[in-house]
Amino acid sequence: MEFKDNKSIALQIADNLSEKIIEGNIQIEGRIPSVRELAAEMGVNPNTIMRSYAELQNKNIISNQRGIGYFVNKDAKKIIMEGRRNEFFAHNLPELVRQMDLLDISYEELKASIHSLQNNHTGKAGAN
Amino acid sequence: MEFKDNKSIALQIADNLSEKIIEGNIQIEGRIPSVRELAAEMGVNPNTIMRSYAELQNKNIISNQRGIGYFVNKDAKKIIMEGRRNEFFAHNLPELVRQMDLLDISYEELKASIHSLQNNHTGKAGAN
Amino acid sequence: MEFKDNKSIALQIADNLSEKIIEGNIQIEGRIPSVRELAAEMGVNPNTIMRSYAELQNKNIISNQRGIGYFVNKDAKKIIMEGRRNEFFAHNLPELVRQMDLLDISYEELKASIHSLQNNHTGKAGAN
Amino acid sequence: MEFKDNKSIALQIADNLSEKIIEGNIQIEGRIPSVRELAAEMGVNPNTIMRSYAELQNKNIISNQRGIGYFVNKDAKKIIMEGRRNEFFAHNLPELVRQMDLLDISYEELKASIHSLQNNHTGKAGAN
DNA sequence: GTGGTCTAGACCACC
DNA sequence: GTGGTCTAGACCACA
Repeated sequence: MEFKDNKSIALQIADNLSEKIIEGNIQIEGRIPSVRELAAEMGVNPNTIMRSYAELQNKNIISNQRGIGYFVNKDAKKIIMEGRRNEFFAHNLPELVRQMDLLDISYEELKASIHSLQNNHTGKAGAN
Repeated sequence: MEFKDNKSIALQIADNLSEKIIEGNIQIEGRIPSVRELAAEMGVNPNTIMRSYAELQNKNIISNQRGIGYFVNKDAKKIIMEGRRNEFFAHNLPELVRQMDLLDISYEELKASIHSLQNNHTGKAGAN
Repeated sequence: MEFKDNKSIALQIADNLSEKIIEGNIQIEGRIPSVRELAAEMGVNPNTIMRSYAELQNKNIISNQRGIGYFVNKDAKKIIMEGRRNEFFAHNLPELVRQMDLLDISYEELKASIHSLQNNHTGKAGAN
Repeated sequence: MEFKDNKSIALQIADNLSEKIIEGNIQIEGRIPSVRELAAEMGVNPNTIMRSYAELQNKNIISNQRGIGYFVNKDAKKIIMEGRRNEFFAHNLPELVRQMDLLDISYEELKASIHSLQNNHTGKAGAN
């Protein structure tokens, strides 16, 4: 995994885990890797993973069972989805509109670009 | 002007000037405020403005005339627009699509939200 | 290290590092000294080193790993050499030729002077 | 005339005048334009020309006759040529050699480049 | 007056 | 420990 530099590595890893959860790539109520395991796998400092897990715990996405490990909460998916949708409609979308306005990008252009992007995904989003 | 904390003040000021240029609120080939002037006006340190101007200068958006001040380049608008459009189509839009995918947001839903945003916008300025 | 006064200290340090890289005195993909370290060693302010490193970073010669330090990029040598060769053939050499023209210096004279320079050079290190 | 930004405008103008003198484009013992005239022609501040002339006066290249104007000294050409040749052999050339060394540029390459540059001048330097 | 550079020192987030 | 940013203040060259 490569990291951007406009966001902390810890948060990027937390986001990454969140996405795996809503994509179904991590089992609900399943155990996630230990701090050390994941740190080794990602090539980062265990402290960093600690902060990622703390963040997720904070949002009630995962829980810690002492001495055993971290587990995905039952309603993790719902929490993540809601959080992201709020974020999307409250911030991303208005910013998008502002940019379109500023850059003279029409909705036709937007629509076309979106569809062409989605068709590249083929299979995942293509049928919509 | 208020500053966000996820981006340096210097860059926010640079972006702000860029937007004023493409909106036509700063004259092409016109002089922009001196480093000290703008610093005073914005309530920041002159060094910070220096960094803003340095950023714009090495994007070829402004130029310096020694001992006189900074001036907006002739093709500043073109450079800014191109830069932002590239950014938009290369990063913002793909990320948008990825989010739509992830959050199960259809284009129809997107369109509706955009329109409601626009109505609020024009409503605020128009209906009063 | 002594500094000339026709170029900023920050840039002189950046150039100095570049030369060490193409001479092989700094390992490709190796870590370079931390900002504070080099600042202490050179007897300058850390901010000055920051500007040196920033310069090298946006020429893609070095990269930052957050919280760890700066590292020399894999193709740093190539980038530096290309940059300098371009500079050499596009500016230094034409200026040289212009001077030769202006000062009535023939290629033969140039050649002789170069050879005498080289002999002094090797003489110093060799003949003693 | 366009100015570079690594040297003061005053010095660039002084150099420019020096070159015109050794090229024969300004008459030995002739009058050169008044400070105000040249300032207007060059689009710079008269103070700047003042400093150019002061510099040349300092080197005994021109002299001031009070109330009349500035005149080119009899041995101006000799002074300029000597100064420049010293500069050339003491600084430019060693730096050139250092660059060639660093950039792995051979003398054959240098020679070829010089000749191709000189042939582009055709007429002025071509017959040498 | 203009910008350019540097210092000193602070505070922050991050690893 | 690492870099990143900002402030405050100084000094300089230049127009």
